[in-house]
Amino acid sequence: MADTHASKVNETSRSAVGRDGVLDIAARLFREQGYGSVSLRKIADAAGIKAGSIYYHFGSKDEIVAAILDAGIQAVHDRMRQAVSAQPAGASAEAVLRAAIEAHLRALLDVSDYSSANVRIFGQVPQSVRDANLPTRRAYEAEWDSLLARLRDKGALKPDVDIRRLRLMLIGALNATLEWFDPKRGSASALSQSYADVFLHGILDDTGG
Amino acid sequence: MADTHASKVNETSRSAVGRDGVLDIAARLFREQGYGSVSLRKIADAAGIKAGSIYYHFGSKDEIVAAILDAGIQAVHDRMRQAVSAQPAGASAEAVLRAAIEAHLRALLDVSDYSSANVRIFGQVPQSVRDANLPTRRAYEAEWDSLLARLRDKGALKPDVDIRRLRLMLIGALNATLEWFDPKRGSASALSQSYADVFLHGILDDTGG
DNA sequence: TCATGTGCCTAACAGTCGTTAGTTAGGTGT
DNA sequence: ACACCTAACTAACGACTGTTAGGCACATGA
Repeated sequence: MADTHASKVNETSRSAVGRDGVLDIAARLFREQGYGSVSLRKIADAAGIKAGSIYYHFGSKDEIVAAILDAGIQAVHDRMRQAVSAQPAGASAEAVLRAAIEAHLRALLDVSDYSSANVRIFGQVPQSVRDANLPTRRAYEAEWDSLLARLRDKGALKPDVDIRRLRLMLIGALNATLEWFDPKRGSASALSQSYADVFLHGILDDTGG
Repeated sequence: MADTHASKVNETSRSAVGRDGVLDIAARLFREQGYGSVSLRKIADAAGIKAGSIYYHFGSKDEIVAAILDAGIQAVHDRMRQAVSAQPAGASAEAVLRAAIEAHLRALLDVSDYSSANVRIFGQVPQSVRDANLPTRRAYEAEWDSLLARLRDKGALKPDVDIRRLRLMLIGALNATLEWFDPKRGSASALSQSYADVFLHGILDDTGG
Protein backbone atom coordinates (compact mmCIF):
# COMPACT_ATOMS: atom_id res chain seq x y z
CA MET A 1 0.00 0.00 0.00
CA ALA A 2 3.04 2.26 0.09
CA ASP A 3 4.60 1.42 -3.28
CA THR A 4 2.66 4.05 -5.23
CA HIS A 5 4.85 6.91 -3.97
CA ALA A 6 7.86 4.79 -3.03
CA SER A 7 9.51 6.81 -0.23
CA LYS A 8 7.58 9.56 1.49
CA VAL A 9 10.63 11.20 3.04
CA ASN A 10 14.25 10.33 2.46
CA GLU A 11 17.12 12.74 1.87
CA THR A 12 15.04 15.60 0.58
CA SER A 13 15.99 18.15 3.22
CA ARG A 14 19.64 18.87 3.99
CA SER A 15 19.74 17.53 7.55
CA ALA A 16 16.65 15.27 7.67
CA VAL A 17 16.70 14.77 11.41
CA GLY A 18 12.97 15.03 11.84
CA ARG A 19 10.95 14.48 14.98
CA ASP A 20 12.55 11.17 15.87
CA GLY A 21 16.03 12.53 15.26
CA VAL A 22 15.39 15.46 17.60
CA LEU A 23 14.11 13.04 20.21
CA ASP A 24 17.18 10.80 19.89
CA ILE A 25 19.52 13.76 20.28
CA ALA A 26 17.57 15.18 23.21
CA ALA A 27 17.69 11.81 24.97
CA ARG A 28 21.46 11.61 24.53
CA LEU A 29 22.00 15.15 25.82
CA PHE A 30 19.70 14.66 28.79
CA ARG A 31 21.54 11.47 29.71
CA GLU A 32 24.92 13.17 29.43
CA GLN A 33 24.21 16.53 31.04
CA GLY A 34 21.01 16.28 33.05
CA TYR A 35 17.72 18.06 32.58
CA GLY A 36 18.47 21.57 33.77
CA SER A 37 21.64 22.01 31.76
CA VAL A 38 20.11 21.09 28.41
CA SER A 39 18.30 23.98 26.76
CA LEU A 40 16.23 23.81 23.60
CA ARG A 41 19.00 25.72 21.85
CA LYS A 42 21.52 23.03 22.79
CA ILE A 43 19.23 20.34 21.42
CA ALA A 44 18.64 22.36 18.27
CA ASP A 45 22.35 22.98 17.77
CA ALA A 46 23.15 19.29 18.11
CA ALA A 47 20.37 18.50 15.64
CA GLY A 48 21.59 21.09 13.13
CA ILE A 49 18.43 23.20 13.31
CA LYS A 50 17.28 26.35 15.13
CA ALA A 51 15.60 26.46 18.53
CA GLY A 52 12.29 27.77 17.22
CA SER A 53 12.04 24.91 14.74
CA ILE A 54 11.65 22.40 17.53
CA TYR A 55 8.16 23.78 18.05
CA TYR A 56 7.13 22.40 14.72
CA HIS A 57 7.58 18.89 16.15
CA PHE A 58 6.79 19.42 19.83
CA GLY A 59 4.50 21.69 21.77
CA SER A 60 6.91 22.38 24.64
CA LYS A 61 10.08 21.26 26.33
CA ASP A 62 7.99 19.29 28.77
CA GLU A 63 6.45 17.38 25.90
CA ILE A 64 9.90 16.34 24.69
CA VAL A 65 11.08 15.15 28.03
CA ALA A 66 7.81 13.37 28.75
CA ALA A 67 8.11 11.43 25.50
CA ILE A 68 11.66 10.45 26.40
CA LEU A 69 10.70 9.30 29.89
CA ASP A 70 7.90 7.08 28.60
CA ALA A 71 9.96 5.58 25.81
CA GLY A 72 12.78 4.94 28.27
CA ILE A 73 10.71 2.79 30.58
CA GLN A 74 8.99 1.08 27.70
CA ALA A 75 12.37 -0.03 26.34
CA VAL A 76 13.54 -1.60 29.61
CA HIS A 77 10.16 -3.13 30.27
CA ASP A 78 10.00 -4.79 26.86
CA ARG A 79 13.48 -6.26 27.18
CA MET A 80 12.99 -7.48 30.70
CA ARG A 81 9.66 -9.13 29.92
CA GLN A 82 11.04 -10.74 26.80
CA ALA A 83 14.14 -12.04 28.61
CA VAL A 84 12.00 -13.61 31.32
CA SER A 85 9.50 -15.21 28.99
CA ALA A 86 12.34 -16.56 26.85
CA GLN A 87 13.35 -18.79 29.76
CA PRO A 88 12.27 -22.44 29.47
CA ALA A 89 9.26 -23.53 31.50
CA GLY A 90 11.26 -25.38 34.14
CA ALA A 91 13.99 -22.76 34.53
CA SER A 92 15.30 -22.23 38.06
CA ALA A 93 14.51 -19.12 40.04
CA GLU A 94 18.18 -18.25 39.84
CA ALA A 95 18.20 -18.42 36.04
CA VAL A 96 15.06 -16.31 35.72
CA LEU A 97 16.36 -13.63 38.07
CA ARG A 98 19.72 -13.56 36.32
CA ALA A 99 17.96 -13.05 32.99
CA ALA A 100 15.81 -10.22 34.34
CA ILE A 101 18.77 -8.48 35.96
CA GLU A 102 20.86 -8.71 32.83
CA ALA A 103 18.03 -7.42 30.66
CA HIS A 104 17.48 -4.39 32.88
CA LEU A 105 21.16 -3.55 33.16
CA ARG A 106 21.93 -3.99 29.48
CA ALA A 107 18.98 -1.84 28.52
CA LEU A 108 20.50 0.95 30.61
CA LEU A 109 24.14 0.51 29.73
CA ASP A 110 24.24 -0.94 26.24
CA VAL A 111 21.06 -0.22 24.44
CA SER A 112 18.98 2.83 25.03
CA ASP A 113 19.74 6.50 25.61
CA TYR A 114 16.06 6.79 26.47
CA SER A 115 16.29 4.33 29.34
CA SER A 116 19.43 5.82 30.81
CA ALA A 117 18.09 9.33 30.34
CA ASN A 118 14.97 8.31 32.23
CA VAL A 119 16.95 7.11 35.24
CA ARG A 120 19.21 10.14 35.30
CA ILE A 121 16.70 12.96 34.86
CA PHE A 122 13.48 11.64 36.41
CA GLY A 123 14.32 13.30 39.69
CA GLN A 124 15.06 16.63 37.97
CA VAL A 125 12.02 17.24 35.79
CA PRO A 126 8.96 19.26 36.83
CA GLN A 127 6.41 17.48 38.97
CA SER A 128 3.81 17.43 36.20
CA VAL A 129 6.18 15.56 33.91
CA ARG A 130 6.97 13.04 36.64
CA ASP A 131 3.28 12.49 37.23
CA ALA A 132 2.64 11.86 33.55
CA ASN A 133 5.34 9.21 33.57
CA LEU A 134 4.05 7.41 36.65
CA PRO A 135 1.57 4.98 35.00
CA THR A 136 4.27 3.64 32.68
CA ARG A 137 6.59 3.34 35.66
CA ARG A 138 4.05 1.53 37.78
CA ALA A 139 3.48 -1.02 35.04
CA TYR A 140 7.16 -1.91 34.98
CA GLU A 141 7.32 -2.07 38.75
CA ALA A 142 4.30 -4.38 38.76
CA GLU A 143 6.08 -6.67 36.31
CA TRP A 144 8.97 -7.04 38.75
CA ASP A 145 6.69 -7.45 41.73
CA SER A 146 4.75 -10.21 40.05
CA LEU A 147 7.96 -11.98 39.04
CA LEU A 148 9.36 -11.79 42.56
CA ALA A 149 6.07 -12.86 44.14
CA ARG A 150 5.92 -15.84 41.80
CA LEU A 151 9.38 -16.95 42.88
CA ARG A 152 8.61 -16.41 46.54
CA ASP A 153 5.41 -18.47 46.29
CA LYS A 154 7.46 -21.24 44.71
CA GLY A 155 9.63 -21.21 47.83
CA ALA A 156 12.71 -20.02 45.98
CA LEU A 157 13.19 -16.87 48.03
CA LYS A 158 13.72 -16.45 51.72
CA PRO A 159 10.18 -16.56 53.08
CA ASP A 160 10.05 -13.31 55.07
CA VAL A 161 11.07 -11.08 52.17
CA ASP A 162 9.19 -7.82 51.49
CA ILE A 163 8.61 -7.86 47.73
CA ARG A 164 8.17 -4.13 47.26
CA ARG A 165 11.24 -3.29 49.30
CA LEU A 166 13.29 -5.94 47.53
CA ARG A 167 12.30 -4.55 44.14
CA LEU A 168 13.20 -1.02 45.17
CA MET A 169 16.58 -2.16 46.45
CA LEU A 170 17.31 -4.23 43.38
CA ILE A 171 16.29 -1.74 40.70
CA GLY A 172 17.83 1.11 42.68
CA ALA A 173 21.15 -0.71 42.81
CA LEU A 174 21.09 -1.47 39.09
CA ASN A 175 20.12 2.08 38.17
CA ALA A 176 22.89 3.53 40.33
CA THR A 177 25.37 1.83 38.02
CA LEU A 178 24.82 4.64 35.55
CA GLU A 179 26.71 6.98 37.86
CA TRP A 180 29.97 5.06 37.70
CA PHE A 181 29.97 2.38 35.02
CA ASP A 182 32.71 2.79 32.44
CA PRO A 183 32.31 0.51 29.40
CA LYS A 184 36.09 0.58 28.93
CA ARG A 185 36.52 -1.18 32.27
CA GLY A 186 34.11 -4.05 31.74
CA SER A 187 31.00 -5.23 29.95
CA ALA A 188 27.46 -4.67 31.10
CA SER A 189 26.80 -8.37 30.85
CA ALA A 190 29.75 -9.28 33.10
CA LEU A 191 28.62 -6.63 35.56
CA SER A 192 25.11 -8.06 35.60
CA GLN A 193 26.62 -11.38 36.68
CA SER A 194 28.32 -9.65 39.60
CA TYR A 195 25.04 -8.12 40.65
CA ALA A 196 23.27 -11.45 40.40
CA ASP A 197 26.02 -13.18 42.42
CA VAL A 198 25.76 -10.63 45.20
CA PHE A 199 21.97 -10.32 45.31
CA LEU A 200 21.26 -14.02 45.02
CA HIS A 201 23.97 -15.44 47.29
CA GLY A 202 25.48 -12.54 49.24
CA ILE A 203 29.11 -11.63 49.72
CA LEU A 204 29.96 -13.47 52.93
CA ASP A 205 31.88 -16.71 52.60
CA ASP A 206 29.86 -19.22 54.63
CA THR A 207 31.64 -22.35 53.48
CA GLY A 208 33.28 -22.74 56.86
CA GLY A 209 29.84 -23.20 58.52
CA MET B 1 39.24 35.07 77.53
CA ALA B 2 35.84 35.74 76.03
CA ASP B 3 34.01 37.04 79.07
CA THR B 4 35.00 40.64 78.49
CA HIS B 5 32.49 41.14 75.68
CA ALA B 6 30.20 38.23 76.64
CA SER B 7 28.52 37.35 73.33
CA LYS B 8 29.95 38.56 70.08
CA VAL B 9 26.83 37.91 67.99
CA ASN B 10 23.49 36.69 69.25
CA GLU B 11 20.10 38.11 68.27
CA THR B 12 21.36 41.48 67.19
CA SER B 13 20.15 41.37 63.58
CA ARG B 14 16.51 40.59 62.80
CA SER B 15 17.02 37.33 60.94
CA ALA B 16 20.51 36.25 62.04
CA VAL B 17 20.84 33.44 59.53
CA GLY B 18 24.47 34.14 58.77
CA ARG B 19 26.79 32.14 56.58
CA ASP B 20 26.02 28.80 58.19
CA GLY B 21 22.29 29.42 58.04
CA VAL B 22 22.47 30.17 54.33
CA LEU B 23 24.46 26.98 53.84
CA ASP B 24 21.93 24.92 55.80
CA ILE B 25 19.05 26.29 53.77
CA ALA B 26 20.85 25.83 50.48
CA ALA B 27 21.63 22.21 51.35
CA ARG B 28 17.98 21.53 52.12
CA LEU B 29 16.77 23.15 48.91
CA PHE B 30 19.36 21.35 46.78
CA ARG B 31 18.38 18.03 48.31
CA GLU B 32 14.69 18.68 47.71
CA GLN B 33 14.76 20.25 44.26
CA GLY B 34 18.08 19.47 42.61
CA TYR B 35 20.85 21.81 41.55
CA GLY B 36 19.42 23.42 38.42
CA SER B 37 16.09 24.32 39.95
CA VAL B 38 17.50 26.17 42.93
CA SER B 39 18.49 29.75 42.13
CA LEU B 40 20.28 32.13 44.44
CA ARG B 41 17.05 34.07 44.71
CA LYS B 42 15.26 30.98 46.01
CA ILE B 43 17.97 30.41 48.60
CA ALA B 44 17.85 34.07 49.60
CA ASP B 45 14.06 34.05 49.91
CA ALA B 46 14.14 30.98 52.15
CA ALA B 47 16.81 32.63 54.27
CA GLY B 48 14.84 35.88 54.54
CA ILE B 49 17.46 37.98 52.76
CA LYS B 50 18.03 39.33 49.24
CA ALA B 51 19.93 37.56 46.48
CA GLY B 52 22.75 40.05 46.33
CA SER B 53 23.41 39.68 50.05
CA ILE B 54 24.56 36.12 49.54
CA TYR B 55 27.71 37.51 47.98
CA TYR B 56 28.76 38.86 51.31
CA HIS B 57 29.19 35.28 52.55
CA PHE B 58 30.13 33.47 49.34
CA GLY B 59 32.02 34.35 46.19
CA SER B 60 29.74 32.48 43.81
CA LYS B 61 27.04 29.88 43.54
CA ASP B 62 29.72 27.31 42.80
CA GLU B 63 31.40 28.13 46.09
CA ILE B 64 28.17 27.41 47.96
CA VAL B 65 27.56 24.11 46.30
CA ALA B 66 31.20 23.08 46.64
CA ALA B 67 31.07 23.72 50.38
CA ILE B 68 27.92 21.61 50.63
CA LEU B 69 29.41 18.73 48.66
CA ASP B 70 32.51 18.57 50.83
CA ALA B 71 30.60 18.84 54.12
CA GLY B 72 28.22 16.14 52.89
CA ILE B 73 30.91 13.54 52.36
CA GLN B 74 32.72 14.54 55.51
CA ALA B 75 29.57 13.87 57.54
CA VAL B 76 29.07 10.35 56.17
CA HIS B 77 32.74 9.57 56.38
CA ASP B 78 32.98 10.59 60.03
CA ARG B 79 29.95 8.54 61.03
CA MET B 80 31.00 5.50 59.11
CA ARG B 81 34.54 5.52 60.48
CA GLN B 82 33.30 6.04 64.00
CA ALA B 83 30.74 3.23 63.74
CA VAL B 84 33.40 0.81 62.51
CA SER B 85 35.99 1.72 65.10
CA ALA B 86 33.35 1.47 67.82
CA GLN B 87 33.10 -2.26 67.14
CA PRO B 88 34.93 -4.48 69.61
CA ALA B 89 38.27 -5.91 68.55
CA GLY B 90 36.98 -9.42 67.92
CA ALA B 91 33.79 -8.38 66.13
CA SER B 92 32.67 -10.57 63.24
CA ALA B 93 32.91 -9.42 59.64
CA GLU B 94 29.12 -9.46 59.56
CA ALA B 95 28.84 -7.14 62.55
CA VAL B 96 31.38 -4.69 61.16
CA LEU B 97 29.71 -4.54 57.77
CA ARG B 98 26.29 -4.09 59.32
CA ALA B 99 27.61 -1.19 61.37
CA ALA B 100 29.18 0.48 58.34
CA ILE B 101 26.04 0.04 56.23
CA GLU B 102 23.81 1.43 58.95
CA ALA B 103 26.09 4.41 59.52
CA HIS B 104 26.13 5.32 55.83
CA LEU B 105 22.39 4.92 55.39
CA ARG B 106 21.44 6.80 58.52
CA ALA B 107 23.74 9.66 57.60
CA LEU B 108 21.81 9.98 54.35
CA LEU B 109 18.29 9.42 55.60
CA ASP B 110 18.23 10.59 59.20
CA VAL B 111 21.00 13.02 59.83
CA SER B 112 22.39 15.32 57.23
CA ASP B 113 20.89 17.46 54.49
CA TYR B 114 24.47 17.93 53.33
CA SER B 115 25.04 14.23 52.78
CA SER B 116 21.77 13.65 50.97
CA ALA B 117 22.25 16.80 48.92
CA ASN B 118 25.67 15.54 47.88
CA VAL B 119 24.27 12.29 46.56
CA ARG B 120 21.40 13.95 44.75
CA ILE B 121 23.16 16.84 43.05
CA PHE B 122 26.71 15.61 42.46
CA GLY B 123 25.79 14.49 38.95
CA GLN B 124 24.18 17.85 38.17
CA VAL B 125 26.83 20.39 39.16
CA PRO B 126 29.44 21.88 36.81
CA GLN B 127 32.49 19.77 36.12
CA SER B 128 34.81 22.12 38.03
CA VAL B 129 32.74 21.70 41.18
CA ARG B 130 32.75 17.93 40.80
CA ASP B 131 36.50 17.96 40.40
CA ALA B 132 36.96 20.04 43.54
CA ASN B 133 34.92 17.47 45.48
CA LEU B 134 36.84 14.46 44.19
CA PRO B 135 39.65 14.33 46.81
CA THR B 136 37.14 14.24 49.67
CA ARG B 137 35.20 11.59 47.81
CA ARG B 138 38.24 9.45 47.15
CA ALA B 139 39.16 9.50 50.84
CA TYR B 140 35.76 8.07 51.76
CA GLU B 141 35.96 5.47 49.02
CA ALA B 142 39.42 4.46 50.25
CA GLU B 143 37.99 3.99 53.73
CA TRP B 144 35.48 1.49 52.37
CA ASP B 145 38.04 -0.23 50.19
CA SER B 146 40.38 -0.73 53.08
CA LEU B 147 37.58 -2.07 55.25
CA LEU B 148 36.48 -4.53 52.57
CA ALA B 149 40.05 -5.59 51.80
CA ARG B 150 40.67 -6.22 55.49
CA LEU B 151 37.64 -8.51 55.67
CA ARG B 152 38.59 -10.29 52.47
CA ASP B 153 42.12 -10.93 53.74
CA LYS B 154 40.64 -12.37 56.90
CA GLY B 155 38.78 -14.85 54.68
CA ALA B 156 35.37 -13.48 55.57
CA LEU B 157 34.36 -12.61 52.01
CA LYS B 158 34.04 -14.84 48.98
CA PRO B 159 37.63 -15.00 47.72
CA ASP B 160 37.18 -13.87 44.11
CA VAL B 161 35.46 -10.59 44.97
CA ASP B 162 36.49 -7.35 43.23
CA ILE B 163 36.78 -4.83 46.07
CA ARG B 164 36.31 -1.73 43.97
CA ARG B 165 33.30 -3.10 42.16
CA LEU B 166 31.76 -4.36 45.37
CA ARG B 167 32.15 -0.95 46.96
CA LEU B 168 30.56 0.77 43.98
CA MET B 169 27.63 -1.65 44.01
CA LEU B 170 27.13 -1.32 47.74
CA ILE B 171 27.35 2.45 48.07
CA GLY B 172 25.38 2.91 44.87
CA ALA B 173 22.59 0.74 46.22
CA LEU B 174 22.51 2.60 49.53
CA ASN B 175 22.56 6.01 47.86
CA ALA B 176 19.74 5.04 45.51
CA THR B 177 17.52 4.74 48.56
CA LEU B 178 17.21 8.51 48.58
CA GLU B 179 15.04 8.30 45.47
CA TRP B 180 12.30 6.27 47.10
CA PHE B 181 12.67 6.06 50.86
CA ASP B 182 9.70 7.39 52.79
CA PRO B 183 10.34 7.79 56.52
CA LYS B 184 6.62 7.31 57.16
CA ARG B 185 6.87 3.76 55.81
CA GLY B 186 9.80 2.56 57.88
CA SER B 187 12.94 3.54 59.72
CA ALA B 188 16.36 4.00 58.19
CA SER B 189 17.81 1.61 60.72
CA ALA B 190 15.34 -1.17 59.83
CA LEU B 191 16.06 -0.56 56.18
CA SER B 192 19.78 -0.85 56.76
CA GLN B 193 19.16 -4.30 58.22
CA SER B 194 17.35 -5.32 55.04
CA TYR B 195 20.29 -4.13 52.97
CA ALA B 196 22.72 -6.01 55.16
CA ASP B 197 20.61 -9.18 54.97
CA VAL B 198 20.53 -9.04 51.20
CA PHE B 199 24.13 -8.07 50.60
CA LEU B 200 25.63 -10.41 53.15
CA HIS B 201 23.53 -13.51 52.56
CA GLY B 202 21.55 -13.02 49.33
CA ILE B 203 17.86 -13.48 48.69
CA LEU B 204 17.72 -17.08 47.52
CA ASP B 205 16.54 -19.66 50.03
CA ASP B 206 19.23 -22.35 49.93
CA THR B 207 18.08 -24.30 52.98
CA GLY B 208 16.87 -27.16 50.83
CA GLY B 209 20.43 -27.85 49.67
C1' DT C 1 0.41 25.73 -13.22
C1' DC C 2 -1.34 26.40 -8.96
C1' DA C 3 -2.80 25.41 -4.24
C1' DT C 4 -1.40 22.88 -0.19
C1' DG C 5 1.45 21.08 3.36
C1' DT C 6 5.94 20.21 5.34
C1' DG C 7 9.98 21.56 7.65
C1' DC C 8 12.60 24.80 8.62
C1' DC C 9 14.10 29.93 9.35
C1' DT C 10 14.47 34.80 11.55
C1' DA C 11 13.39 37.91 15.03
C1' DA C 12 11.62 39.01 18.99
C1' DC C 13 9.00 38.56 23.53
C1' DA C 14 8.98 38.57 28.71
C1' DG C 15 11.14 36.39 32.35
C1' DT C 16 14.99 34.51 35.03
C1' DC C 17 19.76 33.63 35.79
C1' DG C 18 24.42 34.64 38.29
C1' DT C 19 26.81 38.53 39.37
C1' DT C 20 28.47 43.39 40.48
C1' DA C 21 28.64 48.18 42.33
C1' DG C 22 27.41 51.32 45.44
C1' DT C 23 24.91 52.34 49.74
C1' DT C 24 23.11 52.03 54.49
C1' DA C 25 21.83 50.69 59.35
C1' DG C 26 23.61 49.21 63.53
C1' DG C 27 27.08 47.44 66.70
C1' DT C 28 32.08 47.83 68.51
C1' DG C 29 36.72 49.72 69.82
C1' DT C 30 39.44 53.87 70.77
C1' DA D 1 32.68 61.64 69.03
C1' DC D 2 34.81 59.23 65.56
C1' DA D 3 36.34 55.52 62.60
C1' DC D 4 35.48 50.93 61.53
C1' DC D 5 33.39 46.48 60.68
C1' DT D 6 29.43 43.50 59.76
C1' DA D 7 25.57 42.20 57.32
C1' DA D 8 22.55 43.45 54.87
C1' DC D 9 20.09 46.51 51.03
C1' DT D 10 18.77 48.44 46.05
C1' DA D 11 19.36 48.52 41.30
C1' DA D 12 21.11 47.14 37.44
C1' DC D 13 24.15 44.40 33.96
C1' DG D 14 24.46 41.03 30.08
C1' DA D 15 23.46 36.43 29.11
C1' DC D 16 20.30 32.91 28.65
C1' DT D 17 15.62 30.71 29.06
C1' DG D 18 11.15 28.74 26.89
C1' DT D 19 8.09 30.32 23.65
C1' DT D 20 5.58 32.72 19.72
C1' DA D 21 4.58 34.93 15.18
C1' DG D 22 5.34 35.32 10.60
C1' DG D 23 7.95 34.19 6.45
C1' DC D 24 10.47 31.26 2.99
C1' DA D 25 12.00 27.16 0.16
C1' DC D 26 10.67 23.00 -1.54
C1' DA D 27 7.92 18.88 -2.70
C1' DT D 28 3.72 16.81 -3.76
C1' DG D 29 -1.10 16.18 -5.82
C1' DA D 30 -4.68 17.98 -8.77
